[in-house]
Amino acid sequence: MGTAERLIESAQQLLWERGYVGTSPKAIQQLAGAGQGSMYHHFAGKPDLALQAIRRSAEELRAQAEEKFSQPGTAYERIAAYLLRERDVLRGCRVGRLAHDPEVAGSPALREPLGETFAYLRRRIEELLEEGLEQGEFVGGMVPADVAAALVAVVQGAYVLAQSAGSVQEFERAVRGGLNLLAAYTA
Amino acid sequence: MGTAERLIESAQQLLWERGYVGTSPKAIQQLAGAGQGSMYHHFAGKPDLALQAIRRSAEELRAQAEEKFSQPGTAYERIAAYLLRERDVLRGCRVGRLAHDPEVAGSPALREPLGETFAYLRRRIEELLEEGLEQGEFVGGMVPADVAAALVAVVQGAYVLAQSAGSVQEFERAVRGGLNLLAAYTA
DNA sequence: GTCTATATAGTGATAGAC
DNA sequence: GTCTATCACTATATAGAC
Repeated sequence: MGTAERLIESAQQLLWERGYVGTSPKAIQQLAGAGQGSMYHHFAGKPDLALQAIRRSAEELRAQAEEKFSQPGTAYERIAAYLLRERDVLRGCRVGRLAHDPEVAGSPALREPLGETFAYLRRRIEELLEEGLEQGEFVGGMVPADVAAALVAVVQGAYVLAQSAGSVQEFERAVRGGLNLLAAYTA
Repeated sequence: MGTAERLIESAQQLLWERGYVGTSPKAIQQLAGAGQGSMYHHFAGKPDLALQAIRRSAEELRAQAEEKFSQPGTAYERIAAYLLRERDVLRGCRVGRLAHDPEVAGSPALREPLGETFAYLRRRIEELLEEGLEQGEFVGGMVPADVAAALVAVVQGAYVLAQSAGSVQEFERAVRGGLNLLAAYTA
């Protein structure tokens, strides 16, 4: 594995743990086992390296989600598979945790992979809900676009509750609640 | 207003905008118009000042929420009032935005006001849901504790979606979706 | 491509005068 | 109580040798 590759993966890990503001180039270099000059040879600076790391993390997250969405089963089952997916809850969401970072929120470029990821998740769940409605799996009255956004938000909010309490159970309770709500629409 | 008071309010504002890691004592002092020595006279250091600021923000948030919860109306209406409450969405939640901060998440003392706030919100909504169930406002099958957690999570997640997209509409869509889901349980 | 040296600014705090 | 001075350390690079 090349040095540039190791730097990106180290940046991914540190961004996940400490966010953008909390991650220094020096820390990335040390984790990657690379010198100062080496990093600045491969990347223009911290924002450049961070952007590549964020893009990579966002892609990986979408791929993990798609695995669950494209399973066999009913719409409800596939959405449940996504919500109940195994997660390292107390590490937080490696994409969503960056949303409040002032340098990320303030930079359209750094923010773009986040926006794209959540737009993708929402759209994908919306499609499943529409499919379920057509097949009579859900009763009427549901607004798929809104409900899909709410379900994506439940997962992101569940991370916030869990980290605030220092307990995985808070995550699980919120996700169960999301599914309990969705179940109210099942025919 | 005393210097200590101005320092706390300045810290509240900067913690809201930039989080704990992104907020320096110097920045707080400048915003408060106080010198270095003045801050260290009134507070033991950054963690001490931050703790007092976080506690204050958490209290204020709970008071704002309680205003909506204790309104007249049905359980659904009062929960909706909380969800639809006016918010400075793109500034994020001043309490929830700290949950992913590594120094906050890693400090039981700094984290405690967050955990307390979300426990309060969840419990309060759970009470409203139970009240609604008893009065026949909601149909059976609902698990109040789980649904309450999900609704709190929807709000926190909605902030994440909005900041990621740089658009308030994402917040509004997720919250509408949360209410659309809850409406499925109304008798 | 990688290394060491150097630079400027900021961080979080202490010391001691006023 | 507040101020200025100072400190050791880190952040984010740039320069230039190898």
